[in-house]
Amino acid sequence: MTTQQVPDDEAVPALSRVQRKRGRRIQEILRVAAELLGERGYEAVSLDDVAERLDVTKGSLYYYFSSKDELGAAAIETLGNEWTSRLEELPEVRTGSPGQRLRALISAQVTVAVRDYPGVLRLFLVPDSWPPVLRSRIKELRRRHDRLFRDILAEGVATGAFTVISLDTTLRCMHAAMTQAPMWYAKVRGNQLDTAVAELTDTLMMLVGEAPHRT
Amino acid sequence: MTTQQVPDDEAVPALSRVQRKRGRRIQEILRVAAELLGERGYEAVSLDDVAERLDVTKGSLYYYFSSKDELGAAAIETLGNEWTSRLEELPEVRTGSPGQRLRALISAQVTVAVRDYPGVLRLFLVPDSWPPVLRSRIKELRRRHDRLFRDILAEGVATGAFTVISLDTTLRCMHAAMTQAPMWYAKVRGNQLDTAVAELTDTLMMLVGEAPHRT
Amino acid sequence: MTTQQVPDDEAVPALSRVQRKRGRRIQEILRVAAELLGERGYEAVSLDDVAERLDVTKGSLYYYFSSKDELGAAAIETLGNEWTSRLEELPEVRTGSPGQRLRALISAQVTVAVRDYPGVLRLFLVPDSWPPVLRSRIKELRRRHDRLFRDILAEGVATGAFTVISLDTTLRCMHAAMTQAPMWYAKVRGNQLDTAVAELTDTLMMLVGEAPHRT
Amino acid sequence: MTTQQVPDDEAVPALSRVQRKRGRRIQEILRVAAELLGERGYEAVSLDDVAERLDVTKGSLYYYFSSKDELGAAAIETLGNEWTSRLEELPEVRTGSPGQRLRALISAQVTVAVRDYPGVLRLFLVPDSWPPVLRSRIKELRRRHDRLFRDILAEGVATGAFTVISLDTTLRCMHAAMTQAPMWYAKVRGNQLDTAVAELTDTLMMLVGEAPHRT
DNA sequence: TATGAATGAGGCTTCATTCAT
DNA sequence: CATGAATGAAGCCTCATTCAT
Repeated sequence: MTTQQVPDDEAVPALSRVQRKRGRRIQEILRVAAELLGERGYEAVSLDDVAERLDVTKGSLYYYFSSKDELGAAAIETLGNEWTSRLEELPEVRTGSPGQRLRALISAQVTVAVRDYPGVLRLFLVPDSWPPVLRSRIKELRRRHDRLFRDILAEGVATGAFTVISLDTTLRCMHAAMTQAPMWYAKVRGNQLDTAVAELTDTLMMLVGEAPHRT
Repeated sequence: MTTQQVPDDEAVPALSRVQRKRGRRIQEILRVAAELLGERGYEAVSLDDVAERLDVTKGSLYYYFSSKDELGAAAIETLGNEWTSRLEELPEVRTGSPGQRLRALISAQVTVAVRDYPGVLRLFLVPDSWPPVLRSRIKELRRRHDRLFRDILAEGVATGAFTVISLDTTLRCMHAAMTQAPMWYAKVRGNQLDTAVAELTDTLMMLVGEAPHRT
Repeated sequence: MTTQQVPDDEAVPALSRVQRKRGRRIQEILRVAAELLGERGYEAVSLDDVAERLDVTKGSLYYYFSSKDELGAAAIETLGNEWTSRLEELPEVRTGSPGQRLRALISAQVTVAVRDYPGVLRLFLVPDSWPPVLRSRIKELRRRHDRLFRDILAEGVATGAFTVISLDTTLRCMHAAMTQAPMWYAKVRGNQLDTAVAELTDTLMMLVGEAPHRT
Repeated sequence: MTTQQVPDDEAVPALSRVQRKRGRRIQEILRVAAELLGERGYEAVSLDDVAERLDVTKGSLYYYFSSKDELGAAAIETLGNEWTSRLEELPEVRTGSPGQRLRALISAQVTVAVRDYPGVLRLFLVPDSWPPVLRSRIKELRRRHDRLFRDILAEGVATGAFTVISLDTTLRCMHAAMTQAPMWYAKVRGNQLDTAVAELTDTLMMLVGEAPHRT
């Protein structure tokens, strides 16, 4: 209680207890904000909505974020990073043939999105009206997220495993489908979800020239 | 008084000049509204925005539409119908092998969207927060639009020209890509657009098992 | 058709056909306006409401009246005059003992109001917020209407037929009751209305010291 | 912590200081709102009017009431209850002969209305256009208020002290007069008011057959 | 830290009024 | 005469933001 003998995980200069608490609070706010943003879109979410779901008052949010825009940007950034990291760290994504890795990635992307981040993907379909801060951060995220797929695709094309007309176009089509998918399967769970995701994965693999398995 | 022997085109009892003028005004408003709606989304477009682009005052809009919802619904409906009709009536879409027809349809869809209805496609990505009236009308439209593609796909599958894992999934992926495409090519014109659309078409044809033409 | 040999009813300097038509139109507008005003009150009635019930457009009203206030004032004035005249001309009001005449007046006032001018009496309960023009005209009307009752009351008091504490107070109480009465009996008709009015008359006669008839 | 041995008056769990302050603010708003409502009627009072008289901005009112209707309803209810309670608790109203009690009630009703609730009585003359919520609450209030008078009247009739044609009709006439009275005496104060109220009371007592005292 | 309160700008809607035709 | 169209002020309501406590 009094001390802090165990060093922080990453050898950070020992945040005070207060600071850590603050950090946790911020994470909680961001999670809730991203949730709502994904569900309803930026304009339709008010700070009151966020505050209510957190069971605090609107004013309190300003203690952590200086504006709605900033809260929104932080929420999107955090969520996006967390989510992309999760994909990057998947063991299946790191080993095996490009085909196996791409499959694993698509499958994980959709499953994770449907299960753990309902609606968050919609953030990637950002109307032009969103505040510039938000839009530029989202672009950033998208770039990082994109690289995951791009690298595998490029490798597959190089080794001859994949056939594409245009790498960019293929990537875009894949993303488009994966971004929408969580809405298609919003209410599907369990085995049905697994089946659906498998179907989607197989279908998208056709975009790189892999003939369907089940002939 | 003495003439008018030739019956009206559709045997309509000849709208008065005033009524025709009103109709034209309404179409103009709808066009502008759909434009803005597509650009920014329902929540982010204010009646002032619409009015300003039309160079009238906000109040005037209420002479033609009784609420923002109604204006929005009418805009979406009109545009959607106009646009779907245009696709339906394409000669290339009606003749030839399923493959040729599908190609024609994809190509037309994207070209038309980029050229004539910038942003309108985004209306198909409707956030749940939009008013119910709008959402139900959009669903209707989507159904009609969907049928166009579904019929060709089904025929191709039946004749063995196409190979798919799941017709529904394939359709959804195609739509997802085509809906996003206008944003990708928003600023592309001329030959570059043609090339881009061709690439996209070829890519999407892979979803039905058509190997890329250019080996 | 071409001439106009028959002189007007009251030897007025021969209004043109056009002018007479205009007069009729105005009367019609006033009737409808007073109707609505009585039903809902000044603020709650829009010119659109009036126009719609007349089946013309709002703009047309401005051909006859230069503002809503003026229309309102005219409506009230006309109706009030018409109505007061009707009471003044009742034969029963002109002959007999003060008691008989007062009875006749009360009875007629309520019956006429309920039957022919539903809601118009409410105009006498004018909120202070109504435009000054309206309020002053209404005051005028009320004065004229008041005199009818006051004269009879004064005579009755002078002859000893009536006993009152204060003529003004008694008058006010009578008016208050008669103004409200149409709302009490709004939906009563036929014999029931006659009975109700008789009861009310008897009750109000007690205010001038006339013991109830039915012992 | 150690004290608070004396239980609260009504065993309420002791509102926090903040809550009490909020309560006071609400009462203040309601008082001002009822005042204005009585003066001008529902339609003619804007939230800006209320806010201005309170020296706050319109938006602040929404911190306490979720709509104009709700504010109006609360204002009427609170005022009406307060006022009726005041009458119910008058000692003179509880003892003595029916005649004495009725006199006391009429006198108090008018005096209180003129002195402390200028214009509030007009709320009882509700146009049909007022929102349903308001109308139903007002009806409730009127019922309670009515019972006060009805009970005394009934008793007087039963004991033979009062003579009436119809209890309902007599009640209505009394109410009509008393409802209007505050407007008659709006600017009268002091002795003059007392005299006026005495005159009115005497006059209304004639409705139950009590001959005037001053012969 | 957190809250309750207040603000002011902006959005939707209504409506009296004006005006060209 | 009458209409259709347009305007602008005003009303209700929401919400991001600020601030004293």
